[in-house]
This record gives sequence, structure tokens and C-alpha cells, in this order.
Amino acid sequence: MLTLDQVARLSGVSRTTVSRVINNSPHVRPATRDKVWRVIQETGFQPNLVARSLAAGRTRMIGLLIPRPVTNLFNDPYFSVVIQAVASACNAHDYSVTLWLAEPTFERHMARRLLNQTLVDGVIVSSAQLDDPVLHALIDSKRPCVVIGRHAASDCLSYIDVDNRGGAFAAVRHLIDLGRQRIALISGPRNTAPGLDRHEGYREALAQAGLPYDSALAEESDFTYEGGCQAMRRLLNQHPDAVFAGGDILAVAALHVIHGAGLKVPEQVAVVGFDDLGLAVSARPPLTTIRQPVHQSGSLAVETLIDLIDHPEHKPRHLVLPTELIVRTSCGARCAQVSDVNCRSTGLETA
Amino acid sequence: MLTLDQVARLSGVSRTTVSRVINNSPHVRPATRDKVWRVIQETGFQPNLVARSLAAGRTRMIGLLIPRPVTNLFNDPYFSVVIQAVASACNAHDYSVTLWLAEPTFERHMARRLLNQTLVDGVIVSSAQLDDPVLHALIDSKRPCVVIGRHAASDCLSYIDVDNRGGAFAAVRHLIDLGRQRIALISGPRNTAPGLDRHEGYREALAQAGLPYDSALAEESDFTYEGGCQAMRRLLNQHPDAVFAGGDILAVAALHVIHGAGLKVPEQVAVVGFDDLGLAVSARPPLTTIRQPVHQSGSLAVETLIDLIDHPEHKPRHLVLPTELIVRTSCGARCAQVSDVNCRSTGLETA
DNA sequence: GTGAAAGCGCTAACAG
DNA sequence: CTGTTAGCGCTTTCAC
Repeated sequence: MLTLDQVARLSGVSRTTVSRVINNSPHVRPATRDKVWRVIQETGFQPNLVARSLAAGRTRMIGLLIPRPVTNLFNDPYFSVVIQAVASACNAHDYSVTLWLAEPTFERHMARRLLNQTLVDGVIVSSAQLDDPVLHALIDSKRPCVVIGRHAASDCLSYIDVDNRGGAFAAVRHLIDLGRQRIALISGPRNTAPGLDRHEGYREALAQAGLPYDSALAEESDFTYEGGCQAMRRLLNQHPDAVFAGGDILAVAALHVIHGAGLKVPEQVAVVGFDDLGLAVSARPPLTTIRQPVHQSGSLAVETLIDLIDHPEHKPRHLVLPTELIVRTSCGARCAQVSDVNCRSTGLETA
Repeated sequence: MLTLDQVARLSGVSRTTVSRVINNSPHVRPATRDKVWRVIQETGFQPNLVARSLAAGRTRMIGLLIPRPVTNLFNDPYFSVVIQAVASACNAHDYSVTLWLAEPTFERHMARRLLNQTLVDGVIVSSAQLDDPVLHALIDSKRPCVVIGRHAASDCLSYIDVDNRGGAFAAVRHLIDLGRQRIALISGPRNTAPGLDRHEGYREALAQAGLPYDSALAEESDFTYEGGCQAMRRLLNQHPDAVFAGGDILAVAALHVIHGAGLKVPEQVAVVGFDDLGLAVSARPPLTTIRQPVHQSGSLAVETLIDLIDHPEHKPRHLVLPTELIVRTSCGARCAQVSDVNCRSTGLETA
């Protein structure tokens, strides 16, 4: 493989000049530049990124850390979308991503490694538990870092969150407006921000409507289909007339258990989910849900991080993106015929 | 941040010795080793990976390239599982992954970049189109490379494939054994290996049973929910009594369209899918499907690649992993009550 | 504008 | 067993 020196020799200039050319330095005479470019084209020279990184002190690579819930990755498109958004934004900014899926076994090992990892210029952390120690370690490391989602200690960190509380509030409020009275909740783990915040929104909406909060109606689950099924089975004993599930996968699980019990959705039990990442459109009946801008979170995280890498002196940036109620048929607001509507993502409408 | 030199000075040895210690060289006296380790512990020294990579000529990092179908990432858990499997296997072998999600715009740009990318020791390519030029470029680059899935030119490349043809054959055979006569197909694009090979398996099974191949019953689609819906709508005019969908997401789409037309699954139309990555268990009714070992493909790909990195002289390795028929209720082989069974992944059984 | 020289922080012969 | 000596391939002052 070619080196700068060889290209320099071939084009009759110094290594420095070639370096300037490939880095688009303005201080090169056009004629020289052309001459060098020609050789680069002919030889297909590509600079050695490792060497470049060492000399420049920057790798143009960021780390994407997804701490816990490896199992969720299977069914829940959330992380797919995050990963895709981050990768895509990195592409656009000429950065690379390296992916760290933390597994329990490697947790400590990794935390250490990534902190002093000089192979990345910064890191994005997605969906930590509220008390995840990794984040504290990251803060201590002084390394540029952006969190996707909220975290107990994230005030001193930049983060991009979505309005989980507001979304949950809107979901429950919607059910109340439709006349539902016994509204159950299936939430994610309350030691995670989405679990906690959506729970809050649920309580608030009940409170504002003067409805009692009944802890027997508020199930805590994990974000898995199986967990959702179990929670819903317990809830059936409480005879709810509506369920707000803090995640579409939980909502889908709820739908199935409800159907399995011979009840009708939305007539007997209305269901509203949270996410709108694809599961919702293809559920039966199509899910009314809260859309969260996951893709946007990802790209904003990348942009925020790059800004932080370029300007370490910048203050932490805190963004909370709005969520949006998407009304379909699982809530009973309207009962579209089971036809084309299910199959088009363009069939989505805002209430 | 500390350097080897400083650690060397602090522990009163040479830089080389410290290097030996952190690389577990056996040629260090235990006493010296301990002395150095103590300093490393106290100072929290972490070697600079970029410098190490430059000197050693290896980065311990591999690239995972997912060429085309970015859109699929949203709904289809296939890529989630691949990504997760690869990341996890890398973890286990003390490698890192960098993720390249090829977007149309960046295709050419990327191909170039990744080929001469000295930042990775090798690359894994997942799910290319059969004629994807990226693969030819990779072959030319002489860089260690493993393909997940089959490819037109992959004989000179190592690959890990699953038995798509055999799986499709088993699926259709199963339907035939259940007495179905007008068996439709919804396949993925035929310029992809899974699209093509599952189509082949379908034809073979028909042929072996003496059933005619009717091209009006064999729909080509993409691997999206919407595509599956459209294909199924066209198929309804042909009045099939069974559908083999070459992907669970297509099968789920088929289910919905069939239901939407007022037909019963499996009584009037039996459905069998392909993948078994989570969608199948949570479909209504639970999908009979062909399970493909995606996770295993990922880890084998990593192991094969690492072997190739360590031993570039090794011959390309070709693995085809077996698939497995998983019988649930959508095919009519048995009609379990809609109860717990849907919610347990342990409820899976082999026919 | 261009080049010479000095590293970036580490590994790897080669001596001792 | 340990240290000395060269680099790995590039960027970056600093002169000219």
C-alpha cells in the first residue's frame, strides 16, 4: 500500500505538500495541486487513517454505546432506528461509528475500555438506566459525550430526550376524552427514563381529570413482548376499559392477551401505545400511539457530539423533542374499515 | 493522558518493558511485572490504541457493512440480530465493530473509503444483492472479508449462508402434506439470495409433489410490510389455499390482508413464513415459519473473519447453516387455543 | 508556496 | 530478562 512519501516522490514534491493537498490546504499553488492530484488518482493512493489519527489526535470516529437491554434489540425496533440514525448522520459528517452493545459480562471491562479509548473522539450513550454507572464514568472521563434520553446525572452532560411525560399525558388524556374511566398502564421499568417519565405522564393526566390513581392498574414491566403479556394478564383481573402501554411492543402484547380473553379492542378495552416505529401500523387493530422522533434524536445527538468535539468549551446542550399523538383504531376514536388503511404508512393522521 | 514513557519512568524501567507487561509477554521477571502493574493501576494508565495500531499494523477492529436496504432496518428484525450477533462476537474476541450502513448516496464514496480503510483489519458484508459491485471491489482489495449470505461471486470469498432453499422446500412441503393445493408464494426480490433461493425451494417442492408452477401464484416483493400487503392483495384474486411468505414480515402482511378480506387463517388460507426472529411468535395467529440461525451466522462470520485476519493464507470457508421448520398455528397443522401459548417462546416446537 | 525536521505513542527487532 | 534503536505514516510548526 502506498504512503505519502511515495506519492511525494512520484510527483516531485515533498511529503508535506502532498499532505496539504489531501487536506485541502489553501496554501498550495494550483499547478502543484493538480500535479499531485493526478498522481493520487493514478496510483489510487488512500491515506492511512491510523497514522493520520495518531498525528492529528483525532480519529473522526465516534462510539455508540447501548448499555443494557440486549434482549430488547430482537423485537423492539427502537434500537434499530437509533443505530441507523446515528450511523447515517455519521456518514453525512464523514465520521464512522463503532458500536458497543454492552453485555452484562463485559460491563465493567467495557466501561474501562471505552473511557480511555483513544480510538473514538466522543461517545453517544443510548437509553441507560437512570442510575447507570457508565454515565458517571463518562462524565469523569471528560470525554465529549451526548446522551440519548434522560439520565439522573445528565445535567452536566449534553442530552437529547423526547417528551415522554407529555406524550404519555396526551395518550391518557385522549383515552379520558373518549370516555374511558378505568385506564390501566403497562410501563417500562421505572429505573429507566422512559419507564418513569411515561408513568408520570399517566398519573398527571389522571389527576388532572380527577380520576384516582390505582396502583393495581399500573403495571411495571420490561420492554419485551413476554413481559407485556404477563402484565396484561394480571391487569385483566382489574377489568380496565383502556390500557396505555408505554411502548408499542407492550401494546401489541396487550392486544393479544385481550383478544385471547375474548374481549374486543377497542369496544371493550381501548389501547394506546408509544413509539410508532412500525409495529403500530401493522398491529391489529392498528395502534393509536404516541410517535417519538427517534431518528431525529439520533441525528441531533451526532451533530451535538461533533460540535462538542470541535468545541470542547461549549456548554452542555439539552434538547427535549416533542412527541405526537397518532390516532388509529385501537382507541375507538374512529373505527376504520379493515382495509387498505392498515397497509399504508401514509394513512397516519394526527388528532 | 499518560504515555508508556511516563509509566516507564515512574516504575524505573524502560518503555519496552512496560510494553511487554501490558502485552502479557512472558519474558518479564515477575518482580518487574508486579512493579510495573502497580504503577499502571495507580495511575490508571491506558495505552493509546491509535498509536498501538499504527505500530502493530492491526487495529483489532472489524467493519460491518450492510449494503442496501436501509428501509428494512425499521421493521425487520433481521439486521438487528445480525448487528447484535456481530457486535457480541466481537466483544467476546476483544475486537470492536464499526458499522457501515450504506446509503444510496454514499455508495460509491463508501466503497472507496472502506476498501483502503486501514482503520479495520477486515470486513463482514451482510445481505448484499446478488450482483452488488461492492463485493467485487472487496475481492480485489485482498482485504480479509466474510460474507453473510450467498453472493454471485462469493466462491472466492468466505461466506456463511443459511439453507434458504431447503427451508423453503420444507415450508412448502409442509403445506402440501397438509393437503393444500394452490400454494402461493410471496418472495423477496429475486436479485437477492434469500429472494432467489427461497423461490427455488418453493418450485422444487411443488415439482416434487407433482403440482404445477403457476407464475401468477408467485409474487415477487420487497421485504417490507407494505410490499407484502400489495403482493397479497394481488394474490387474493388467484384464490390460493395457502401462502408461503419468504420472510415473516411478509407473512404478517399477508395475514392482515387475508383477514381484511374476511378469510380465515388457517382454515381458508394457510400461511407459513420464514425467519422466526420474534415477529412470528407475536403474530395472530402465531406463525408457522422456518427458523434461520441468524445469530449464529453473525458469530460464525466474526470467527471466520478473525481466523482470516490471523491467517491470511487460509482458504475461503463456506458454511451453509441448516434451517428448521417451526410449526405453530397459522398453517393448520394444529389449532391451539389462543391462550398462553402465544406468549411463550418456549412454546415453540419442531415438526 | 514549499520543504525540513520534529514528533504523535507505541511495537519490534536486535543486542546485551 | 531488559534496554537501545528504529521505525509505523501522517500532521505540523517553523524556516526559507
